[in-house]
Amino acid sequence: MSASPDLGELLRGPAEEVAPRLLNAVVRHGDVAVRLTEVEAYAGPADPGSHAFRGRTARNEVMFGPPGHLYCYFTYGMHVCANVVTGPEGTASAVLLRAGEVVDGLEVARSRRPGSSDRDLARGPARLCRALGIELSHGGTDLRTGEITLEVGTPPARWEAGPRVGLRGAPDRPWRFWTPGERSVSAYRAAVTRVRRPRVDGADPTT
DNA sequence: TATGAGATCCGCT
DNA sequence: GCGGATCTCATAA
Repeated sequence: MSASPDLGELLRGPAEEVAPRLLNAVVRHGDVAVRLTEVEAYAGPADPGSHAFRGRTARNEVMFGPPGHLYCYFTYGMHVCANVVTGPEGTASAVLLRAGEVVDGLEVARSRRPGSSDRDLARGPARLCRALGIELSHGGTDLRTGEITLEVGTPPARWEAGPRVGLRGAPDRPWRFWTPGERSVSAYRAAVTRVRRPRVDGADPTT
């Protein structure tokens, strides 16, 4: 089944308005499908929390492209996260897929996270990508015709908003949206200053 | 259950 | 070379 024809219309407008509309939408990749329960909005160069804040680079180029495409990025040395590009071409806004519930392909998703409870399979942006098998190479995928699709659903009647997670810049914007009562929604955690790797100069690391 | 720190690689300056 | 839109494990209460 082709993706909803009104996907383009849904993604029109400011990211903070588009984001809550994506709640209950279903992301599908192969056998696995996830219904979104938590998202975050990121605006363009005017948003200090956005990857596009410092302008266009090879990395965030997808964000400046047409809406309905997938923007993937690699972070913290081991995690992949995915965004849906929104707004017209030339506008670097996107919506981060933070969490969801696996609604199809549960066995495949479980096999990717052995030992994890069903609730945790797609709880968090990196885990969501792992459950769906999304990798860096999927960046730029057209969500209407590509390997990964976005099926528009009926947004919940009510949703809640709060500050975005883990950001150093602009933590005050309440651009995180989630569906109340969903078990797959994680708690807010403020940005923490990470301690740099304690490297002793000239010392033998084996001691 | 809550809190704290380590892991680990890519992109930008 | 440094910082990052995170996750997991270990320890304490």
